[in-house]
Amino acid sequence: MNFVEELRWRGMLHDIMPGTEEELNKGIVSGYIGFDPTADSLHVGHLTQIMTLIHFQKAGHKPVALVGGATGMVGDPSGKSAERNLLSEETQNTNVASLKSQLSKFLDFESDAPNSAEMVNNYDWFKNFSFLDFIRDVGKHLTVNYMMAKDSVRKRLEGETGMSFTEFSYQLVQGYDFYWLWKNKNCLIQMGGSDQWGNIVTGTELIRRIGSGSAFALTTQLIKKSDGTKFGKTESGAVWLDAKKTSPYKFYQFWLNAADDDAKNWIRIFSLKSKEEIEALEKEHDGAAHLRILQKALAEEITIRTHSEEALHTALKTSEFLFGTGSVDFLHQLDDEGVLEVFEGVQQFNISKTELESGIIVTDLLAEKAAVFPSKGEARKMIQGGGVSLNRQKLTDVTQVVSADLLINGKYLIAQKGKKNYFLLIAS
RNA sequence: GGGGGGAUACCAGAGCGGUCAAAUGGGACGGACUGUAAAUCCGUUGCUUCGGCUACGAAGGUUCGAAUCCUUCUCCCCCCA
Repeated sequence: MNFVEELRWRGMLHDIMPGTEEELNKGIVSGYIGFDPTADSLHVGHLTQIMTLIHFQKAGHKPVALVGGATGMVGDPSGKSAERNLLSEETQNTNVASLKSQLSKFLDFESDAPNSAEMVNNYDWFKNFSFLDFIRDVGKHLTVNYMMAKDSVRKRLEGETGMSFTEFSYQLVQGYDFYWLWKNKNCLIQMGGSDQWGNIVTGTELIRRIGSGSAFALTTQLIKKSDGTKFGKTESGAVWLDAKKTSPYKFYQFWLNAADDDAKNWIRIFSLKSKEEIEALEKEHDGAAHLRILQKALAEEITIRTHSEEALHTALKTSEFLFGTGSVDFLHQLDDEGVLEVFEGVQQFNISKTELESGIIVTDLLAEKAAVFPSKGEARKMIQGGGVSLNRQKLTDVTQVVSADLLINGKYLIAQKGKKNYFLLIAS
């Protein structure tokens, strides 16, 4: 199966320039996707692009991951209704480094294969490109009329906020990237999310006008959620690929909690399973939806690819305890390291063992000694509402005094707000 | 420059001298149900040592009493030039 067919059956393909598929079928082709260093980590929203590159490489082509050290400094207006704040150069540099190390986990950059992946930073070819040279050599080739016709620009011109010259220039900068890669790395295709179509086409246009060459474009579908909310966001914010920002346990949970309809779409996009495997899983899932076979398969595969087999193992163990029937007895069997492993990614608080030995009223403990609740009033209300547990025992009395004999292994206390929010209190 | 309207809790938005810690809707959080789901139903949504305390753009004033009336200021919106 070729690359385009692969994306097509997985429901990832959004738009493709005529002739792209034919070009890819001729043999090994280089293609690139850009990632802007707007944060110090990629998040699940970037995963589609990463998967696109993985499929690209699996199909025998050479993926190029571009980190936008230069474009990130300008700010892509696509999909933005207002001017963006620029990040400092220093922040950008840190971010570029983080993105590089994250991307290197997903693709083969190391091997000697002719299609081993490559990473580039557009800052390298922009840093010595002067403004005058740029407007003479690049800007001259496109009309403002052409640039204004782009959706990303037009929407902002029609809107009330307007747009700066900087953001208006963005498409030229990204377009030049494509030209540069085409010229110097024989990169024939640029891929990206569907919102990137306009920027990509500016690139093929520049290649045609400056280099009299042809280049190709392909975009992927925006990931949607069946309930209409934005993909990749949870109550606590974005789901990051960096284990320090989103623990592997939370990451695993994010995918496990996918709605059935979403899981069916997402498993095609985010797993490398074959069509047959996926259809078999779906059949199994429909026969016993409550087992959430699709969600589990999805969550396991992505967690391993993003983090590791061990990280998945911990995430599974944690999930089993936190949501399974596991009683606190389970924790008694663990040593300190084991306990901390299970609660990795769960918010932790340190409390004084001495104070606990003399007894603390629950509301004081959960609001003042440990910031499980912002105020005692809230703690009290939540307890009265039946929403708080200590060591898996539902609290009923607001005035209950907690003492040291409740500590697990003489050290730990597990507080639960609602069903899903755990807090580990460590007494020392 | 002239005239008018407005600013209320996370958001929208009522209240227009006491009964207002402030209707209603949304959101958020919690409970029941369930598949750690969706839908639905229920509860909570300023702090508190449970005596009170602080709050309706800001600062003053009138009053026994102000989100409500007056003055000044700040900021928004609309209409006319």
